[in-house]
Amino acid sequence: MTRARKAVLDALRSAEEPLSAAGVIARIGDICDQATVYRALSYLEETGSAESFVLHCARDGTERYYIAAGERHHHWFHCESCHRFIDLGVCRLGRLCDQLEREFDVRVTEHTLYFSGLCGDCRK
Amino acid sequence: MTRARKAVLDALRSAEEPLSAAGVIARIGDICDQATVYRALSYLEETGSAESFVLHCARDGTERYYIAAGERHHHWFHCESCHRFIDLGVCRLGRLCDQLEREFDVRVTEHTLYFSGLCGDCRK
DNA sequence: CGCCGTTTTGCAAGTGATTCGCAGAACAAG
DNA sequence: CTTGTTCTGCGAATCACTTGCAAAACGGCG
Ligand SMILES: [Mn+2]
Ligand SMILES: [Mn+2]
Ligand SMILES: [Zn+2]
Ligand SMILES: [Zn+2]
Repeated sequence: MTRARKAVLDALRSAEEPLSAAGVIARIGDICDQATVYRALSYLEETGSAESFVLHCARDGTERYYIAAGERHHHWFHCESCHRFIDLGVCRLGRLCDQLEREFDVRVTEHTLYFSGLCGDCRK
Repeated sequence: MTRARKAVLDALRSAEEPLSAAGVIARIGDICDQATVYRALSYLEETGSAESFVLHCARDGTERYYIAAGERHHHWFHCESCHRFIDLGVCRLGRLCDQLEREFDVRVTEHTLYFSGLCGDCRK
């Protein structure tokens, strides 16, 4: 694990929420070039240390967000007002995936799921 | 409803699967400029005649896919081999959304969900 | 119909996120 | 050290998408 990759992985691990490439760059500063950050993110995802999903939001446009991979993958809620993410805990779709595989004769290897709306704070 | 918007909506309606802007353009030909297609897609989504989600796939990269809105929204399976979409039927997350709203004190106004893997044909 | 304010469109240029080419730096053996 | 492989910085390029702007189409209404 090179210094750049380590820095990117640390950034993901220490973040409480999914980070975009820009978010990672903001956190690690000038440790390496942005191209290296993108390459590190691809590397981490390919080797299973990170996961990602693409989210479109009004303020930040379309960006890919990365999370350090844990034991079991989580899903997230994105607040359209404060733009924070809330961890919704581990995936609850296991049952549904199995069911869909049988029902539609497909092999589901992954899925993307996230919710958006207003968080408790912003709703007040 | 202008001619361009009608053409785009027709393209979405007649498609059996979600279409990217490029997909729409391929189907309607030279009826209008691509900027108009993008504007029409935004318009249709804003006015509730279409829905979209962003999907990243190895072959086509990151693109936004649009579907003509029906009575109830559906979710889709994307085959990573033939790149076709399979309609998985109406959303089955109603229960889960309610549960998450209570559990995490959030207001869920929308969610993005899709599955990917290998379709029956490609698995053989 | 003819006039005028509002929308929509085409065209071309601009954005923003992400990727690539390439040459030099860092590594890993031998 | 020597040499083959991987990784990195830098700058340019891509790709999906958006925008500015002037012309075209539309929608009353007198
Ligand atoms: Mn956001
Ligand atoms: Mn695909
Ligand atoms: Zn919030
Ligand atoms: Zn297939």
